[in-house]
Amino acid sequence: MPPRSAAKRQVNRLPPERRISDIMAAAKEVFVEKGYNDALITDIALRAGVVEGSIYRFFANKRELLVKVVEHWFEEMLRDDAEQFAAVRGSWNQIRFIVYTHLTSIHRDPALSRLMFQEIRPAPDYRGSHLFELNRAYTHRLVDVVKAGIAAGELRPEASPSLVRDLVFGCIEHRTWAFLRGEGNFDPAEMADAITNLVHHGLMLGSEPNSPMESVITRLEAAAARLEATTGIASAKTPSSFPR
Amino acid sequence: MPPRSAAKRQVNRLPPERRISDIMAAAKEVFVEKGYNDALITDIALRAGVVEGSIYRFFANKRELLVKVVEHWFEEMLRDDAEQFAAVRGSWNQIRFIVYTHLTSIHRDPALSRLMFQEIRPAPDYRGSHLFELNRAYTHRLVDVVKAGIAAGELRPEASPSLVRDLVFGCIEHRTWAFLRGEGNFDPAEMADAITNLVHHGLMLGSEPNSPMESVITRLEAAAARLEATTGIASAKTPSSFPR
DNA sequence: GACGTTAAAAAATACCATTCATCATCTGTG
DNA sequence: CACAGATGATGAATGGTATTTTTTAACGTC
Repeated sequence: MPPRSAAKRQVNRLPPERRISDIMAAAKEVFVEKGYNDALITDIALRAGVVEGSIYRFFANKRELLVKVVEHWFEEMLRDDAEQFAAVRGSWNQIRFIVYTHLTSIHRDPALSRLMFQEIRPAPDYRGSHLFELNRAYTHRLVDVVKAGIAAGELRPEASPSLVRDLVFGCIEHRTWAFLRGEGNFDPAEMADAITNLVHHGLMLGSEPNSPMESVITRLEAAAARLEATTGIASAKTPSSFPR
Repeated sequence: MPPRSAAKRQVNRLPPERRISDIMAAAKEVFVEKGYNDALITDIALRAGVVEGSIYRFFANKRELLVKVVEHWFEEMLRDDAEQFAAVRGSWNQIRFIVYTHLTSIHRDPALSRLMFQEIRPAPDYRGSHLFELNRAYTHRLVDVVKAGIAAGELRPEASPSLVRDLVFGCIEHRTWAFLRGEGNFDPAEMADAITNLVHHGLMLGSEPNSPMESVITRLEAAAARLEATTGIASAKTPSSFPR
């Protein structure tokens, strides 16, 4: 049976890349505004200038569309971070960098972060997905930092690198949940300092500067220096203070 | 219009408490087996021996039913923990206890934990809910432990108690996600030791025993002792080791 | 410039949470 | 004991929404 209205239906053919990017842009908007469950395919189709059925030409279902959207965002993020990170030296600075950039991403894109945490990661097929690999690479930088720090004698050898990773990323997530729910705000720089210090003090050999122990160490080092000066053995130096 | 089948429909009246607990028990089963989205009201009704509509006499909607189920589980859990915790002494042991019992709950009831983390906590109305208050009380024990530890001179005064809370609970969650997704297993006791040690070393005044720094300290202390022996100034002692 | 092929549109379907009209059972009252 | 609300339970209806299928338009090719 022909359509009721006499008007011929409009068909607008476009190259598939264009269609896909239109749909993904619209989907990103809607997912960000409404969250996964309340996002309607109809709404996405409307904003992308297509009809519902067309979305299913390119994406198997709503969830695959979500995954592609988040993947795209995540890949972009990784590209931006990678080269900057390569320039950072010293375990405190490296940890601080990772924590800070992660917090900044959450602060800039709370809705997408939330989709990643709440919808993507808990899925049973997450392990084995491309996003799992991306995220793995992303968090693994911290594992490498800790390993390098231990090898360099900067960090406690008993500290499990993967546990440190979970400590840091878990802490960040827990502390930003209220923000992700839309309650209040936070300062990434300030929070990054606090987290890095707390974790690093758990990792650093000996005590941290500014602790009551400092004066003791200083006194002991001075004493040792005087003593060792007479035997020719070099004395250990505490790391210098870090930049803010 | 009367029902097609001639058989009169069976009606089974029960006291409301019984109905409610039947429905909640069935709902718990189904939510645990299927997760929130894939749990069907029809299935819950069937197992509870009622019809779909009856569920809506007692619960406004599917989500409220979920909340009630998780609430019930959480309250039970709190009751069991509370008195045991009161007997634990010392910051290391107290943190260890909190970490261990939390890990044990996750290990025993992964599906319910997951519902709490994934479905309940991210909801926009979570703050203000009863579960929010329960969870607040639950995690606040750790804040109190840290505060007390600082007051007693056991823990670093710079450590923010609430940040330590997020560090610990965030770390636990991150580290148990794979398990919650149904991948692999973990040993609560072992993991509790690892987490507690890592966090505690970040909190303790001074350095811990057994670190490579120990020999340095020992050497320095010995050097200082020799040096100070000639001036009459007393040398500082490092704190004694903590229980395992 | 017909014709097969493919993209897009539109309608149809299927699945569920939620609501509703109807009926059964209970309780109290004369 | 009969009867009239009142209340609880039922099963069917509704509505919203992802997904599938059918229909139609545009494109490329010979």
